[in-house]
Amino acid sequence: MIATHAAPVRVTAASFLHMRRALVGECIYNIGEAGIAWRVVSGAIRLDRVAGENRSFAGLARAGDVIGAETLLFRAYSFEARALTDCELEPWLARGNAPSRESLLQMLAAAESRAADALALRAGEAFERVRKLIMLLAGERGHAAAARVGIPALKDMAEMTGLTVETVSRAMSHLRWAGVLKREGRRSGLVFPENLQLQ
Amino acid sequence: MIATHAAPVRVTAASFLHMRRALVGECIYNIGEAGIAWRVVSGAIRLDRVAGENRSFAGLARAGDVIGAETLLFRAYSFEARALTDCELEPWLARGNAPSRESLLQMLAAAESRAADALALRAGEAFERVRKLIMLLAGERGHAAAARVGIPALKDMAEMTGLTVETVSRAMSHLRWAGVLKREGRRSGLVFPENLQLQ
DNA sequence: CGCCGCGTTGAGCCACGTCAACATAGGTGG
DNA sequence: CCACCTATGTTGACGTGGCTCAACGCGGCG
Repeated sequence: MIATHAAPVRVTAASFLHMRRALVGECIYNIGEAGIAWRVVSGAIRLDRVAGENRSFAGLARAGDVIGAETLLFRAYSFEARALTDCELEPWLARGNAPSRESLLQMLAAAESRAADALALRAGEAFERVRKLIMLLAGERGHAAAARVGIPALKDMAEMTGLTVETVSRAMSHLRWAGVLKREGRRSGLVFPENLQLQ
Repeated sequence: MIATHAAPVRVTAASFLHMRRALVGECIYNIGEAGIAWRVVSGAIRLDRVAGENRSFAGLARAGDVIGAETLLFRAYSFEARALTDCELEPWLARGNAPSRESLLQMLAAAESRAADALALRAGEAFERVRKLIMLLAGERGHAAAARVGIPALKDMAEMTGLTVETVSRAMSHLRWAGVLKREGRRSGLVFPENLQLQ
């Protein structure tokens, strides 16, 4: 579980705006809407740019990342956010507080690192791309124990990797066949990163 | 030309660290090096992540963008920067000055927007990708007048778009044939975005 | 129950990767 | 100045990885 702010005495207005949950596929916010910035507590979120009729993948946020920080500047979201897996969010900063320079610099560095990760999802062969995506979602933790991952819809994986649903489906089958991924219900799996010797 | 800081009387230490130029292909900084953040005055720069032996494209900076801001946090660059075209840089912030929250938020928003642009370079068909890259380099200005663009090496364009040099070469020939791009010396061209009806 | 969205699998085809040959531009040394 | 060399760009021929299209299974829902 997630440790809530340990401030039992003083209850500010902000603490009423508590954790928010979103289910797979749910829209968290739309472009142009007013709102606050959120920290992703668990799950994964997809950010999209909307140009006319078509959405285009613009970023992937995972636990620990902050999304929607542009509202501090523009007072409106400039991307659309949708839940790739069930996820939990908490408001970033108590209402009205300004972020420190330090934390802004950290977010900047994190944003650039995430951008590089997202870019990497569109390089290399199909199987590699899907593997990278799953590893990213699994959190790239040490190769020791198996990790539980939420598996997004194939359509989302396809749009993130720049492949088609069919190709992603085949790659996922291959990952399972290779023992890297094990089914656990429809929407989650166990990852065994060590099983990657063969091809 | 670029207006230099209009401070003729007081000459600070920072103003000695003046504009820097880099030629096509030149390395601007390496990962791990100490240094300052730069604002791109003209030209285009490619940021790369280095993992072991292989570089991977991690971002594209154009005139107006700030690169290397992570040095304010880590005291070292976390990406490698190389000039895609001849370019001019000026130090961002006089030495020792801290950036305002406002400007950090702007950089954050800009970084996310650039990330989305870079991602878009790896979506769609080959010709479309190369076209988008050229348009991006040209600065997406109004479709009115022809704009001069610095053309990066095909190898760089290939790595940015996730294509091969041969395919990029063919796409460039096609752009020229379609009248969208006109040669002007080896390393630059004129863009006519309006010539895009056909195909 | 039938419907609908999602995932899976197969068959065929095409855009792009691969390989190879050649053109061109700079750079260097004589 | 030319002779030569290398890096870079161009073009063609060919093979293939992934896209397209189609059929089907499965689960959730009215």
